[in-house]
Amino acid sequence: MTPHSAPTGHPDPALALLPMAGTPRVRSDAARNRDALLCTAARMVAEEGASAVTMDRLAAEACVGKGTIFRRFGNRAGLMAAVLDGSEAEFQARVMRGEPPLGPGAPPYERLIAFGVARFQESVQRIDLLEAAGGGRSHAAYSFGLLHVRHLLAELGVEGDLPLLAAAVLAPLEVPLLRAQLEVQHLPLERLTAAWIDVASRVVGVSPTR
Amino acid sequence: MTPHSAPTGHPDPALALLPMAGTPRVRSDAARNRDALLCTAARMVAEEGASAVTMDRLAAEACVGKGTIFRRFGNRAGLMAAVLDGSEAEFQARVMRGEPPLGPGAPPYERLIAFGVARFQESVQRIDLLEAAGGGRSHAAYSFGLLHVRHLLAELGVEGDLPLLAAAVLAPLEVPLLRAQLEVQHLPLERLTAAWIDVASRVVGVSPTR
DNA sequence: TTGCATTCCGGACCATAGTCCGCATCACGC
DNA sequence: GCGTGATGCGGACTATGGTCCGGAATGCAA
Repeated sequence: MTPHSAPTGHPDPALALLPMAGTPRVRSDAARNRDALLCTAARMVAEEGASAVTMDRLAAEACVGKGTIFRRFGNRAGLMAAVLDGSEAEFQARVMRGEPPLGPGAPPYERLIAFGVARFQESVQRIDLLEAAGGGRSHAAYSFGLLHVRHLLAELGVEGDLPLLAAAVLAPLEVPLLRAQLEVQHLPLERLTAAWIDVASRVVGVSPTR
Repeated sequence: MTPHSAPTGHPDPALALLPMAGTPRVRSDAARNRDALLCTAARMVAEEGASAVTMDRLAAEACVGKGTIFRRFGNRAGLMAAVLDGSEAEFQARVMRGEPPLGPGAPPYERLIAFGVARFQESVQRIDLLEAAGGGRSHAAYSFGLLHVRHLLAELGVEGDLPLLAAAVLAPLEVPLLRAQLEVQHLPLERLTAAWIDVASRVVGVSPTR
């Protein structure tokens, strides 16, 4: 059982970097159960798909009570988002410290396009898990993408309401729309990607490359 | 009990305009039950909100069996989408035959902006019902908006993959994103609208008006 | 009107998400 | 070690979406 990398126990992971005065430590059984749940859930998703992970089965296979799952993750969507955060960390590392053009070093426009393309691919790959997570990522994962795009837009000299422009640029990558276009309309991913590059180029005000 | 305006009985409303040869007429009890369900559901939504409409309660109040609801509408989301289609018809009438700038007569750019603004307002107004409908509208309602925007983009001389450009322009209006921005980030609707106008203007290649 | 084939109805039944509280387990101070 | 208060555990329980099939209502033809 490989321990999971997500922070343990605190309501807001961003505040969990240091144990704060007055905040008692996370109990060891809580941490152990959390890791067991995430590992078991990830394995079940990999083996049988997200829809096969019922809360009862997960509780049984992880040898914990059902209430423990809901205490830790709130609901099924929260659990799936936490499972997603495992691979999300690796994605973020590729963006922050990886090779250009996704990582630092490339010009901002190339990084923006690379980010969109990578997000498309990653979303398609995990689309069933993303849907089980309620059609979205964890708040942390979504905010990361938003901040990154906003930063790139600023570097590109885009004027306007950058937080909302970034959200609008990312909106066509959202899972419900993606699923409808891929599975109902049967559009090829390349076409979706090309159209997104077109839109992103129009928003930043350059003519699309490639 | 006012009869509901949605078409009755056929799987695909678009094909229900004429009774086709070989397709038997809709049975009168089926039509009656369908109307009763839609009226009762609309009333319950208006009085108590969408979340108060459970399938058991709806069946009891409409004096039909639960199975009947699922036969007609497939699932809860389908039912809510059908309820939404009642007001959606009025919205479509405003777009197709109403006053400019939403209706015909205004230049295409003004019509596009008016459409987005109207969709924002209408979505905010019915956001709980839209969420109960699974975060989206019926296929018919969504396709209508898509076709309208695509038509306006064509009139504006926009080049590119118009169906997907239209989808991208409409993506920031989708309910999950809208809800996150309004209720989690507490952004004012005016700011969302202004940012959308900015994005739409960039896509069509004009400087934003007002 | 009556008989017949078709379609639809209805509510018992199932699966699963989410709640609750008595009780076990833990961390800490002595 | 050991007592003690706090914290978390766990599984029985509830609520609700969705399924299924025996039987009734319907429409058509004679």
